Amino acid sequence: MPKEIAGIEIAGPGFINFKLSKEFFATVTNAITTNPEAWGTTTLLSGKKVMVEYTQPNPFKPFHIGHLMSNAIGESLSRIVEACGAKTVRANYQGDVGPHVAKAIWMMRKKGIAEVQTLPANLAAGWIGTCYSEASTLYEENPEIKAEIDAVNKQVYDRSNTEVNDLYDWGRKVSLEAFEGIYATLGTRFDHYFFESTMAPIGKEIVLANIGKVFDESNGAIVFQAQNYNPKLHTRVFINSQGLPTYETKEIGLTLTKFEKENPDISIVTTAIEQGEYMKVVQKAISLMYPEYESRMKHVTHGMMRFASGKMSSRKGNVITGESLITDAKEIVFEKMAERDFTAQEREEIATAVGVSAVKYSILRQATGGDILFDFEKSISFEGDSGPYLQYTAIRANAVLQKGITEGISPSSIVPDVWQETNLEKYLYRFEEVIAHAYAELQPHYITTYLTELASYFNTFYSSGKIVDSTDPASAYRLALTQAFYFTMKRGLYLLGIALPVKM
RNA sequence: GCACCCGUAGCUCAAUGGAUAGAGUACUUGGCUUCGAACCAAGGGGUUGGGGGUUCGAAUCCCUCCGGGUGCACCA
Repeated sequence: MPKEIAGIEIAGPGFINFKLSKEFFATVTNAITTNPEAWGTTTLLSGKKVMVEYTQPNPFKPFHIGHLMSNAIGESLSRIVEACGAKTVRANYQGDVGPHVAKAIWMMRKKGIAEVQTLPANLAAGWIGTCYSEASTLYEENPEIKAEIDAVNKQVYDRSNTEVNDLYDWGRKVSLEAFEGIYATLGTRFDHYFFESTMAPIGKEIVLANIGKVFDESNGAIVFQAQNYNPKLHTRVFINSQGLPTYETKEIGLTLTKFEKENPDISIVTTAIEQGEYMKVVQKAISLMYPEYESRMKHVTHGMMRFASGKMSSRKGNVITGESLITDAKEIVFEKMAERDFTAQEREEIATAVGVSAVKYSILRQATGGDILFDFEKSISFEGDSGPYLQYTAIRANAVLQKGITEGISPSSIVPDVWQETNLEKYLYRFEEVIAHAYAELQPHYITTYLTELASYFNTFYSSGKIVDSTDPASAYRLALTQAFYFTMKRGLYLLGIALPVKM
Protein backbone atom coordinates (compact mmCIF):
# COMPACT_ATOMS: atom_id res chain seq x y z
CA MET A 1 0.00 0.00 0.00
CA PRO A 2 2.32 2.76 -1.23
CA LYS A 3 1.87 6.08 0.40
CA GLU A 4 3.57 9.41 0.38
CA ILE A 5 5.01 11.34 3.25
CA ALA A 6 5.84 14.88 2.20
CA GLY A 7 6.23 13.86 -1.43
CA ILE A 8 8.37 10.81 -0.82
CA GLU A 9 6.86 7.47 -1.69
CA ILE A 10 7.50 4.93 1.00
CA ALA A 11 8.69 1.43 0.40
CA GLY A 12 6.97 -1.89 0.84
CA PRO A 13 8.29 -5.09 2.41
CA GLY A 14 11.94 -5.76 2.75
CA PHE A 15 12.46 -2.23 4.01
CA ILE A 16 15.43 -3.20 6.09
CA ASN A 17 17.57 -3.74 3.02
CA PHE A 18 16.52 -0.55 1.32
CA LYS A 19 18.91 2.31 1.13
CA LEU A 20 16.96 5.32 2.31
CA SER A 21 18.31 8.81 2.09
CA LYS A 22 19.18 11.17 4.90
CA GLU A 23 16.63 13.60 3.49
CA PHE A 24 13.97 10.92 3.88
CA PHE A 25 14.83 10.32 7.53
CA ALA A 26 14.88 14.05 8.20
CA THR A 27 11.48 14.52 6.57
CA VAL A 28 9.86 11.71 8.52
CA THR A 29 11.38 12.72 11.84
CA ASN A 30 10.35 16.31 11.24
CA ALA A 31 6.81 15.30 10.32
CA ILE A 32 6.41 13.29 13.53
CA THR A 33 7.98 15.72 15.96
CA THR A 34 6.43 18.93 14.66
CA ASN A 35 2.89 17.57 14.47
CA PRO A 36 2.54 14.50 16.70
CA GLU A 37 -1.26 14.87 16.76
CA ALA A 38 -1.45 14.02 13.07
CA TRP A 39 0.97 11.12 13.28
CA GLY A 40 -0.69 7.73 13.27
CA THR A 41 -3.78 8.75 11.33
CA THR A 42 -5.01 7.91 7.86
CA THR A 43 -7.90 9.07 5.71
CA LEU A 44 -9.12 5.63 4.67
CA LEU A 45 -12.44 6.05 6.49
CA SER A 46 -12.69 9.78 6.36
CA GLY A 47 -16.28 10.93 6.86
CA LYS A 48 -17.50 7.41 7.70
CA LYS A 49 -19.19 6.17 10.81
CA VAL A 50 -18.23 2.80 12.25
CA MET A 51 -20.11 1.05 15.01
CA VAL A 52 -18.24 -1.51 17.05
CA GLU A 53 -20.00 -3.90 19.40
CA TYR A 54 -17.98 -5.88 21.90
CA THR A 55 -17.65 -7.30 25.42
CA GLN A 56 -21.29 -8.53 25.82
CA PRO A 57 -21.33 -9.65 29.46
CA ASN A 58 -24.43 -11.00 31.17
CA PRO A 59 -25.74 -9.39 34.32
CA PHE A 60 -26.05 -12.00 37.12
CA LYS A 61 -23.11 -13.93 35.71
CA PRO A 62 -19.39 -13.38 36.28
CA PHE A 63 -17.36 -11.25 33.87
CA HIS A 64 -15.60 -14.02 32.00
CA ILE A 65 -12.27 -14.11 30.27
CA GLY A 66 -14.10 -14.25 26.95
CA HIS A 67 -15.52 -10.82 27.75
CA LEU A 68 -12.03 -9.62 28.46
CA MET A 69 -10.84 -10.90 25.09
CA SER A 70 -13.74 -9.36 23.25
CA ASN A 71 -13.15 -6.09 25.09
CA ALA A 72 -9.44 -5.94 24.30
CA ILE A 73 -10.04 -6.66 20.61
CA GLY A 74 -13.12 -4.48 20.26
CA GLU A 75 -11.62 -1.47 21.98
CA SER A 76 -8.49 -1.71 19.85
CA LEU A 77 -10.53 -2.01 16.65
CA SER A 78 -12.58 1.00 17.74
CA ARG A 79 -9.43 3.06 18.08
CA ILE A 80 -7.96 1.76 14.83
CA VAL A 81 -10.99 2.75 12.78
CA GLU A 82 -10.94 6.08 14.55
CA ALA A 83 -7.31 6.50 13.52
CA CYS A 84 -8.44 5.87 9.94
CA GLY A 85 -10.66 8.93 10.12
CA ALA A 86 -13.98 7.34 11.08
CA LYS A 87 -16.31 8.41 13.82
CA THR A 88 -16.48 5.43 16.14
CA VAL A 89 -19.56 4.45 18.08
CA ARG A 90 -19.01 1.83 20.77
CA ALA A 91 -21.83 -0.52 21.72
CA ASN A 92 -22.31 -3.17 24.35
CA TYR A 93 -25.01 -5.83 24.19
CA GLN A 94 -25.96 -7.46 27.44
CA GLY A 95 -28.07 -10.49 28.27
CA ASP A 96 -30.42 -9.36 31.00
CA VAL A 97 -33.02 -12.08 30.48
CA GLY A 98 -32.88 -15.84 30.23
CA PRO A 99 -32.35 -18.93 32.34
CA HIS A 100 -29.12 -17.65 33.86
CA VAL A 101 -31.03 -14.81 35.52
CA ALA A 102 -33.57 -17.20 37.03
CA LYS A 103 -30.82 -19.42 38.39
CA ALA A 104 -29.12 -16.55 40.15
CA ILE A 105 -32.36 -15.17 41.54
CA TRP A 106 -33.50 -18.54 42.83
CA MET A 107 -30.31 -18.85 44.86
CA MET A 108 -30.35 -15.20 45.92
CA ARG A 109 -33.81 -15.69 47.34
CA LYS A 110 -32.70 -18.83 49.14
CA LYS A 111 -29.73 -17.08 50.76
CA GLY A 112 -31.29 -13.69 51.33
CA ILE A 113 -29.73 -10.44 50.27
CA ALA A 114 -30.07 -8.39 53.44
CA GLU A 115 -26.40 -8.64 54.32
CA VAL A 116 -24.92 -8.27 50.86
CA GLN A 117 -27.05 -5.30 49.94
CA THR A 118 -24.69 -2.94 51.71
CA LEU A 119 -21.58 -4.26 49.94
CA PRO A 120 -19.82 -2.32 47.17
CA ALA A 121 -21.06 -3.20 43.70
CA ASN A 122 -18.10 -5.37 42.67
CA LEU A 123 -18.37 -7.56 45.80
CA ALA A 124 -22.14 -7.80 45.59
CA ALA A 125 -21.86 -8.73 41.90
CA GLY A 126 -19.29 -11.37 42.79
CA TRP A 127 -21.70 -12.82 45.29
CA ILE A 128 -24.48 -12.87 42.68
CA GLY A 129 -22.14 -14.62 40.26
CA THR A 130 -21.50 -17.29 42.86
CA CYS A 131 -25.25 -17.72 43.36
CA TYR A 132 -25.57 -18.28 39.62
CA SER A 133 -22.78 -20.88 39.54
CA GLU A 134 -24.12 -22.82 42.49
CA ALA A 135 -27.65 -22.81 41.13
CA SER A 136 -26.41 -23.99 37.72
CA THR A 137 -24.97 -27.11 39.28
CA LEU A 138 -28.16 -27.83 41.20
CA TYR A 139 -30.25 -27.20 38.08
CA GLU A 140 -28.47 -30.03 36.29
CA GLU A 141 -28.51 -32.42 39.26
CA ASN A 142 -31.90 -31.92 40.87
CA PRO A 143 -35.16 -32.08 38.84
CA GLU A 144 -37.21 -30.46 41.64
CA ILE A 145 -34.89 -27.47 41.80
CA LYS A 146 -34.93 -27.30 38.01
CA ALA A 147 -38.71 -26.99 38.13
CA GLU A 148 -38.51 -24.25 40.78
CA ILE A 149 -35.98 -22.29 38.73
CA ASP A 150 -38.07 -22.65 35.59
CA ALA A 151 -40.97 -21.18 37.54
CA VAL A 152 -38.80 -18.25 38.60
CA ASN A 153 -37.81 -17.78 34.97
CA LYS A 154 -41.43 -17.33 34.03
CA GLN A 155 -41.91 -14.84 36.85
CA VAL A 156 -38.92 -12.86 35.65
CA TYR A 157 -40.48 -12.62 32.20
CA ASP A 158 -43.96 -11.57 33.25
CA ARG A 159 -42.91 -9.70 36.42
CA SER A 160 -45.69 -11.38 38.38
CA ASN A 161 -43.89 -11.70 41.72
CA THR A 162 -42.82 -8.61 43.65
CA GLU A 163 -40.06 -10.38 45.57
CA VAL A 164 -38.56 -11.69 42.33
CA ASN A 165 -38.93 -8.25 40.79
CA ASP A 166 -37.01 -6.65 43.63
CA LEU A 167 -34.24 -9.21 43.44
CA TYR A 168 -34.08 -8.80 39.67
CA ASP A 169 -33.95 -5.02 39.78
CA TRP A 170 -31.31 -4.93 42.47
CA GLY A 171 -29.19 -7.67 40.92
CA ARG A 172 -29.29 -6.14 37.46
CA LYS A 173 -28.34 -2.72 38.77
CA VAL A 174 -25.48 -4.04 40.89
CA SER A 175 -24.15 -6.22 38.06
CA LEU A 176 -24.13 -3.37 35.61
CA GLU A 177 -22.43 -1.10 38.12
CA ALA A 178 -19.74 -3.69 38.68
CA PHE A 179 -19.21 -4.08 34.92
CA GLU A 180 -18.86 -0.33 34.67
CA GLY A 181 -15.98 -0.51 37.15
CA ILE A 182 -14.28 -3.11 34.98
CA TYR A 183 -14.74 -1.02 31.83
CA ALA A 184 -13.13 1.92 33.62
CA THR A 185 -10.15 -0.26 34.56
CA LEU A 186 -9.88 -1.45 30.98
CA GLY A 187 -10.18 2.05 29.55
CA THR A 188 -13.47 1.54 27.73
CA ARG A 189 -16.46 3.87 27.52
CA PHE A 190 -19.52 2.73 25.64
CA ASP A 191 -21.87 5.04 23.75
CA HIS A 192 -24.74 2.56 23.67
CA TYR A 193 -25.93 -0.22 25.93
CA PHE A 194 -28.35 -2.62 24.34
CA PHE A 195 -30.22 -5.32 26.22
CA GLU A 196 -31.72 -8.57 25.09
CA SER A 197 -34.94 -7.77 26.92
CA THR A 198 -35.63 -4.80 24.63
CA MET A 199 -34.40 -6.45 21.43
CA ALA A 200 -36.71 -9.46 21.74
CA PRO A 201 -40.01 -7.73 20.86
CA ILE A 202 -38.40 -5.68 18.06
CA GLY A 203 -36.95 -8.77 16.44
CA LYS A 204 -40.10 -10.80 16.93
CA GLU A 205 -42.20 -8.25 15.11
CA ILE A 206 -39.86 -8.30 12.12
CA VAL A 207 -39.75 -12.09 11.98
CA LEU A 208 -43.54 -12.39 12.16
CA ALA A 209 -43.92 -9.84 9.39
CA ASN A 210 -41.70 -11.88 7.10
CA ILE A 211 -43.18 -15.34 7.50
CA GLY A 212 -43.62 -16.85 4.06
CA LYS A 213 -41.10 -14.46 2.58
CA VAL A 214 -37.98 -15.25 4.54
CA PHE A 215 -39.09 -17.41 7.45
CA ASP A 216 -41.12 -20.60 7.45
CA GLU A 217 -43.15 -22.57 9.93
CA SER A 218 -41.73 -25.94 10.84
CA ASN A 219 -42.76 -28.24 13.68
CA GLY A 220 -44.53 -25.38 15.41
CA ALA A 221 -41.51 -23.11 15.30
CA ILE A 222 -40.57 -20.25 13.00
CA VAL A 223 -37.31 -21.06 11.23
CA PHE A 224 -35.04 -19.66 8.60
CA GLN A 225 -33.74 -22.20 6.09
CA ALA A 226 -30.47 -20.58 5.21
CA GLN A 227 -29.25 -23.54 3.18
CA ASN A 228 -31.74 -22.52 0.47
CA TYR A 229 -29.63 -19.45 -0.15
CA ASN A 230 -26.18 -20.81 0.64
CA PRO A 231 -25.58 -24.56 0.83
CA LYS A 232 -22.93 -24.07 3.49
CA LEU A 233 -25.41 -22.61 5.95
CA HIS A 234 -28.10 -24.40 7.92
CA THR A 235 -31.59 -23.98 9.35
CA ARG A 236 -32.02 -22.14 12.61
CA VAL A 237 -35.00 -21.51 14.87
CA PHE A 238 -35.99 -17.88 15.31
CA ILE A 239 -39.19 -18.28 17.30
CA ASN A 240 -39.59 -21.49 19.23
CA SER A 241 -42.70 -23.62 19.40
CA GLN A 242 -43.80 -21.81 22.58
CA GLY A 243 -43.81 -18.53 20.69
CA LEU A 244 -40.70 -17.19 22.42
CA PRO A 245 -38.04 -15.39 20.37
CA THR A 246 -34.62 -17.00 20.35
CA TYR A 247 -31.25 -15.32 20.41
CA GLU A 248 -31.31 -15.15 16.59
CA THR A 249 -34.41 -13.00 16.64
CA LYS A 250 -32.96 -10.72 19.30
CA GLU A 251 -29.91 -10.31 17.08
CA ILE A 252 -32.13 -9.13 14.24
CA GLY A 253 -33.73 -6.61 16.57
CA LEU A 254 -30.31 -5.47 17.70
CA THR A 255 -28.89 -5.07 14.21
CA LEU A 256 -31.86 -3.08 13.00
CA THR A 257 -31.87 -0.91 16.09
CA LYS A 258 -28.22 -0.11 15.47
CA PHE A 259 -28.82 0.89 11.88
CA GLU A 260 -31.88 2.94 12.79
CA LYS A 261 -30.18 4.73 15.66
CA GLU A 262 -26.78 5.45 14.20
CA ASN A 263 -26.93 4.43 10.53
CA PRO A 264 -23.26 3.35 10.54
CA ASP A 265 -21.41 2.79 7.27
CA ILE A 266 -19.83 -0.26 8.83
CA SER A 267 -21.08 -2.31 11.77
CA ILE A 268 -18.48 -4.54 13.40
CA VAL A 269 -19.40 -7.17 15.98
CA THR A 270 -16.77 -8.95 18.03
CA THR A 271 -17.73 -12.28 19.59
CA ALA A 272 -16.33 -15.69 20.41
CA ILE A 273 -15.86 -18.03 17.46
CA GLU A 274 -18.75 -20.25 18.60
CA GLN A 275 -21.07 -17.61 17.22
CA GLY A 276 -19.45 -17.71 13.79
CA GLU A 277 -21.87 -19.98 11.93
CA TYR A 278 -24.90 -18.68 13.72
CA MET A 279 -23.99 -15.10 12.83
CA LYS A 280 -23.69 -15.99 9.15
CA VAL A 281 -27.23 -17.35 9.20
CA VAL A 282 -28.61 -14.30 10.98
CA GLN A 283 -26.79 -11.93 8.62
CA LYS A 284 -28.14 -13.85 5.64
CA ALA A 285 -31.68 -13.44 6.94
CA ILE A 286 -31.14 -9.73 7.51
CA SER A 287 -29.62 -9.24 4.09
CA LEU A 288 -32.71 -10.77 2.47
CA MET A 289 -34.98 -8.32 4.23
CA TYR A 290 -32.59 -5.35 4.13
CA PRO A 291 -30.13 -5.88 1.25
CA GLU A 292 -28.60 -2.45 1.82
CA TYR A 293 -27.11 -3.68 5.11
CA GLU A 294 -25.45 -6.81 3.76
CA SER A 295 -22.05 -5.38 2.90
CA ARG A 296 -21.99 -3.20 6.00
CA MET A 297 -22.08 -6.00 8.59
CA LYS A 298 -18.75 -7.44 9.67
CA HIS A 299 -18.11 -10.12 12.24
CA VAL A 300 -14.79 -10.52 14.03
CA THR A 301 -14.31 -13.64 16.11
CA HIS A 302 -11.87 -14.60 18.80
CA GLY A 303 -11.04 -18.03 20.17
CA MET A 304 -11.22 -19.25 23.71
CA MET A 305 -8.63 -18.87 26.33
CA ARG A 306 -7.40 -22.33 27.09
CA PHE A 307 -5.38 -23.10 30.17
CA ALA A 308 -2.16 -24.99 30.30
CA SER A 309 -1.66 -28.06 32.47
CA GLY A 310 -5.15 -28.02 33.92
CA LYS A 311 -4.44 -24.97 36.04
CA MET A 312 -7.91 -23.49 35.91
CA SER A 313 -7.70 -21.48 39.09
CA SER A 314 -6.44 -18.03 39.85
CA ARG A 315 -3.64 -17.18 42.25
CA LYS A 316 -6.05 -17.29 45.15
CA GLY A 317 -7.37 -20.67 44.08
CA ASN A 318 -10.71 -19.40 42.78
CA VAL A 319 -12.16 -19.93 39.36
CA ILE A 320 -10.51 -17.58 36.88
CA THR A 321 -12.68 -14.74 35.72
CA GLY A 322 -11.76 -11.73 33.65
CA GLU A 323 -11.63 -9.77 36.84
CA SER A 324 -9.38 -12.18 38.76
CA LEU A 325 -6.96 -12.25 35.85
CA ILE A 326 -6.47 -8.51 36.11
CA THR A 327 -6.24 -8.65 39.90
CA ASP A 328 -3.57 -11.34 39.68
CA ALA A 329 -1.59 -9.38 37.10
CA LYS A 330 -1.79 -6.29 39.29
CA GLU A 331 -0.43 -8.21 42.26
CA ILE A 332 2.63 -9.21 40.31
CA VAL A 333 3.24 -5.59 39.40
CA PHE A 334 3.01 -4.65 43.08
CA GLU A 335 5.66 -7.25 43.85
CA LYS A 336 7.92 -5.91 41.12
CA MET A 337 7.52 -2.36 42.37
CA ALA A 338 8.24 -3.26 45.97
CA GLU A 339 11.68 -1.67 46.07
CA ARG A 340 10.74 1.42 44.12
CA ASP A 341 9.83 4.66 45.75
CA PHE A 342 6.24 5.43 44.86
CA THR A 343 3.29 6.77 46.79
CA ALA A 344 0.36 4.48 47.50
CA GLN A 345 -1.75 6.21 44.87
CA GLU A 346 1.01 5.95 42.27
CA ARG A 347 1.38 2.26 43.06
CA GLU A 348 -2.29 1.63 42.45
CA GLU A 349 -2.32 3.56 39.19
CA ILE A 350 0.85 1.95 37.89
CA ALA A 351 -0.24 -1.54 38.90
CA THR A 352 -3.50 -1.06 37.02
CA ALA A 353 -1.89 0.36 33.88
CA VAL A 354 0.88 -2.24 33.78
CA GLY A 355 -1.26 -5.19 34.84
CA VAL A 356 -3.95 -4.42 32.27
CA SER A 357 -1.29 -3.92 29.62
CA ALA A 358 0.20 -7.35 30.34
CA VAL A 359 -3.22 -8.98 29.98
CA LYS A 360 -4.25 -7.02 26.90
CA TYR A 361 -0.95 -7.62 25.19
CA SER A 362 -1.26 -11.37 25.64
CA ILE A 363 -4.60 -11.15 23.81
CA LEU A 364 -3.58 -8.68 21.11
CA ARG A 365 -0.22 -10.19 20.24
CA GLN A 366 -1.71 -12.90 18.08
CA ALA A 367 -4.18 -12.98 15.21
CA THR A 368 -7.80 -12.97 16.37
CA GLY A 369 -9.76 -16.12 15.67
CA GLY A 370 -7.53 -18.70 17.24
CA ASP A 371 -7.49 -19.88 20.82
CA ILE A 372 -5.03 -18.41 23.24
CA LEU A 373 -3.11 -20.89 25.30
CA PHE A 374 -2.83 -19.38 28.69
CA ASP A 375 -0.34 -20.22 31.36
CA PHE A 376 -0.44 -17.48 33.94
CA GLU A 377 3.24 -17.49 34.81
CA LYS A 378 4.26 -17.42 31.17
CA SER A 379 1.46 -15.60 29.40
CA ILE A 380 1.24 -12.67 31.75
CA SER A 381 4.73 -11.65 30.91
CA PHE A 382 6.54 -8.55 32.01
CA GLU A 383 9.70 -9.24 30.07
CA GLY A 384 10.60 -9.45 26.43
CA ASP A 385 7.61 -9.67 24.16
CA SER A 386 5.09 -7.98 26.49
CA GLY A 387 2.94 -4.95 27.22
CA PRO A 388 5.15 -3.74 30.06
CA TYR A 389 8.15 -3.94 27.74
CA LEU A 390 6.50 -1.39 25.46
CA GLN A 391 5.49 0.83 28.35
CA TYR A 392 8.92 0.62 29.90
CA THR A 393 10.65 1.53 26.66
CA ALA A 394 8.39 4.54 26.12
CA ILE A 395 8.92 5.77 29.68
CA ARG A 396 12.65 5.34 29.28
CA ALA A 397 12.60 7.36 26.05
CA ASN A 398 10.68 10.06 27.84
CA ALA A 399 13.29 10.12 30.61
CA VAL A 400 15.89 10.80 27.94
CA LEU A 401 13.77 13.64 26.55
CA GLN A 402 13.52 15.14 30.03
CA LYS A 403 17.26 14.99 30.35
CA GLY A 404 17.58 16.75 27.00
CA ILE A 405 15.45 19.57 28.36
CA THR A 406 17.50 19.95 31.54
CA GLU A 407 20.71 19.92 29.50
CA GLY A 408 19.27 22.59 27.23
CA ILE A 409 19.57 20.63 23.99
CA SER A 410 16.74 21.06 21.47
CA PRO A 411 15.84 18.22 19.15
CA SER A 412 16.67 18.74 15.47
CA SER A 413 15.56 16.56 12.59
CA ILE A 414 18.56 17.45 10.45
CA VAL A 415 20.67 14.33 10.04
CA PRO A 416 24.33 14.95 10.97
CA ASP A 417 27.00 14.72 8.25
CA VAL A 418 28.58 11.74 9.90
CA TRP A 419 25.77 9.36 10.72
CA GLN A 420 25.29 5.62 10.72
CA GLU A 421 21.65 4.93 9.89
CA THR A 422 19.74 2.76 12.36
CA ASN A 423 16.88 0.30 12.08
CA LEU A 424 14.84 2.69 14.19
CA GLU A 425 14.88 5.27 11.40
CA LYS A 426 14.13 2.67 8.77
CA TYR A 427 11.12 1.46 10.70
CA LEU A 428 9.48 4.55 12.17
CA TYR A 429 7.90 5.76 8.96
CA ARG A 430 6.00 2.51 8.43
CA PHE A 431 3.62 3.18 11.32
CA GLU A 432 0.72 4.49 9.25
CA GLU A 433 1.08 1.70 6.73
CA VAL A 434 0.73 -0.76 9.61
CA ILE A 435 -2.40 0.97 10.90
CA ALA A 436 -3.94 0.78 7.43
CA HIS A 437 -3.09 -2.91 7.28
CA ALA A 438 -4.57 -3.54 10.73
CA TYR A 439 -7.80 -1.89 9.61
CA ALA A 440 -7.91 -3.68 6.26
CA GLU A 441 -7.84 -7.05 7.98
CA LEU A 442 -9.39 -5.97 11.29
CA GLN A 443 -6.36 -7.37 13.06
CA PRO A 444 -4.85 -5.36 15.92
CA HIS A 445 -1.90 -7.72 16.23
CA TYR A 446 -0.16 -6.08 13.27
CA ILE A 447 0.21 -3.04 15.48
CA THR A 448 1.39 -5.12 18.43
CA THR A 449 4.09 -6.78 16.35
CA TYR A 450 5.17 -3.47 14.87
CA LEU A 451 5.47 -1.77 18.25
CA THR A 452 7.41 -4.64 19.74
CA GLU A 453 9.95 -4.51 16.93
CA LEU A 454 10.09 -0.75 17.07
CA ALA A 455 10.76 -0.85 20.83
CA SER A 456 13.49 -3.39 20.25
CA TYR A 457 15.14 -1.10 17.69
CA PHE A 458 14.91 1.82 20.07
CA ASN A 459 16.46 -0.17 22.90
CA THR A 460 19.34 -1.14 20.65
CA PHE A 461 19.77 2.50 19.67
CA TYR A 462 19.56 3.51 23.33
CA SER A 463 22.21 1.11 24.49
CA SER A 464 24.64 1.82 21.66
CA GLY A 465 25.77 5.09 23.21
CA LYS A 466 24.68 8.20 25.00
CA ILE A 467 21.81 10.08 23.39
CA VAL A 468 22.07 13.29 25.38
CA ASP A 469 25.62 14.57 25.32
CA SER A 470 26.22 18.31 25.30
CA THR A 471 29.68 17.84 23.77
CA ASP A 472 28.34 15.99 20.75
CA PRO A 473 26.62 17.98 17.97
CA ALA A 474 24.77 14.83 16.81
CA SER A 475 22.91 14.84 20.10
CA ALA A 476 20.17 17.10 18.73
CA TYR A 477 19.28 14.61 16.01
CA ARG A 478 19.42 11.67 18.38
CA LEU A 479 16.98 13.53 20.61
CA ALA A 480 14.67 14.16 17.67
CA LEU A 481 14.73 10.46 16.86
CA THR A 482 13.98 9.64 20.49
CA GLN A 483 11.09 12.06 20.41
CA ALA A 484 9.75 10.57 17.18
CA PHE A 485 9.95 7.14 18.77
CA TYR A 486 8.20 8.29 21.93
CA PHE A 487 5.29 9.85 20.04
CA THR A 488 4.93 6.78 17.86
CA MET A 489 4.96 4.38 20.80
CA LYS A 490 2.53 6.47 22.79
CA ARG A 491 0.14 6.62 19.86
CA GLY A 492 0.57 2.93 19.11
CA LEU A 493 -0.16 1.91 22.69
CA TYR A 494 -3.29 4.03 22.55
CA LEU A 495 -4.41 2.11 19.47
CA LEU A 496 -4.04 -1.11 21.43
CA GLY A 497 -6.06 0.33 24.29
CA ILE A 498 -3.04 0.33 26.58
CA ALA A 499 -2.45 3.25 28.92
CA LEU A 500 1.00 4.74 29.36
CA PRO A 501 1.88 5.68 32.94
CA VAL A 502 4.42 8.48 33.49
CA LYS A 503 6.64 6.11 35.46
CA MET A 504 6.65 2.47 36.47
C1' G B 1 -21.47 -37.62 8.94
C1' C B 2 -21.45 -32.26 6.93
C1' A B 3 -19.45 -27.19 7.36
C1' C B 4 -15.93 -23.55 9.22
C1' C B 5 -11.09 -22.44 11.69
C1' C B 6 -6.26 -24.31 12.77
C1' G B 7 -1.32 -27.38 12.55
C1' U B 8 5.59 -23.14 11.79
C1' A B 9 12.04 -23.86 16.70
C1' G B 10 11.52 -27.65 23.30
C1' C B 11 7.27 -23.99 24.59
C1' U B 12 4.08 -19.45 23.17
C1' C B 13 3.44 -16.98 18.66
C1' A B 14 4.85 -13.80 13.83
C1' A B 15 5.57 -13.73 8.51
C1' U B 16 1.14 -8.30 2.53
C1' G B 17 2.60 -15.34 -3.23
C1' G B 18 8.93 -12.94 -3.15
C1' A B 19 15.27 -12.50 -0.88
C1' U B 20 18.98 -16.92 4.09
C1' A B 21 11.04 -18.67 7.41
C1' G B 22 11.54 -14.45 12.20
C1' A B 23 10.51 -12.80 17.58
C1' G B 24 9.87 -13.88 22.68
C1' U B 25 10.68 -17.71 26.18
C1' A B 26 13.87 -21.61 27.91
C1' C B 27 19.16 -23.00 27.92
C1' U B 28 24.73 -21.14 27.62
C1' U B 29 27.81 -16.69 28.00
C1' G B 30 29.03 -11.36 28.50
C1' G B 31 27.43 -6.16 29.90
C1' C B 32 24.83 -1.51 35.28
C1' U B 33 29.87 4.53 38.90
C1' U B 34 26.48 6.38 32.53
C1' C B 35 19.96 8.98 29.80
C1' G B 36 15.59 3.89 34.02
C1' A B 37 19.06 -3.55 33.59
C1' A B 38 10.91 -4.66 33.41
C1' C B 39 17.15 -3.52 29.31
C1' C B 40 21.18 -4.81 25.73
C1' A B 41 24.85 -8.10 23.06
C1' A B 42 26.38 -13.14 21.40
C1' G B 43 25.32 -18.61 20.62
C1' G B 44 22.98 -23.27 19.19
C1' G B 45 17.94 -24.77 17.94
C1' G B 46 13.33 -25.81 11.41
C1' U B 47 11.88 -31.64 6.03
C1' U B 48 6.51 -24.86 8.05
C1' G B 49 1.82 -32.24 10.25
C1' G B 50 2.59 -36.13 5.63
C1' G B 51 2.06 -36.57 0.28
C1' G B 52 0.82 -34.58 -4.56
C1' G B 53 -0.26 -30.14 -7.77
C1' U B 54 -0.29 -24.75 -9.70
C1' U B 55 3.72 -20.95 -10.17
C1' C B 56 9.82 -18.06 -12.41
C1' G B 57 8.93 -18.44 -6.98
C1' A B 58 4.51 -21.67 -1.83
C1' A B 59 4.34 -21.65 5.41
C1' U B 60 0.81 -18.81 2.23
C1' C B 61 -3.23 -20.92 -3.44
C1' C B 62 -5.64 -26.08 -5.10
C1' C B 63 -6.35 -31.60 -4.08
C1' U B 64 -5.73 -35.62 -0.61
C1' C B 65 -4.56 -38.00 4.02
C1' C B 66 -3.45 -37.44 9.41
C1' G B 67 -4.20 -34.62 13.98
C1' G B 68 -6.80 -30.68 17.00
C1' G B 69 -10.81 -26.91 17.91
C1' U B 70 -15.79 -25.03 16.96
C1' G B 71 -20.71 -25.30 15.02
C1' C B 72 -24.77 -28.12 12.96
C1' A B 73 -33.69 -27.07 15.27
C1' C B 74 -36.51 -24.76 19.39
C1' C B 75 -29.66 -22.36 24.91
C1' A B 76 -27.18 -17.76 24.62
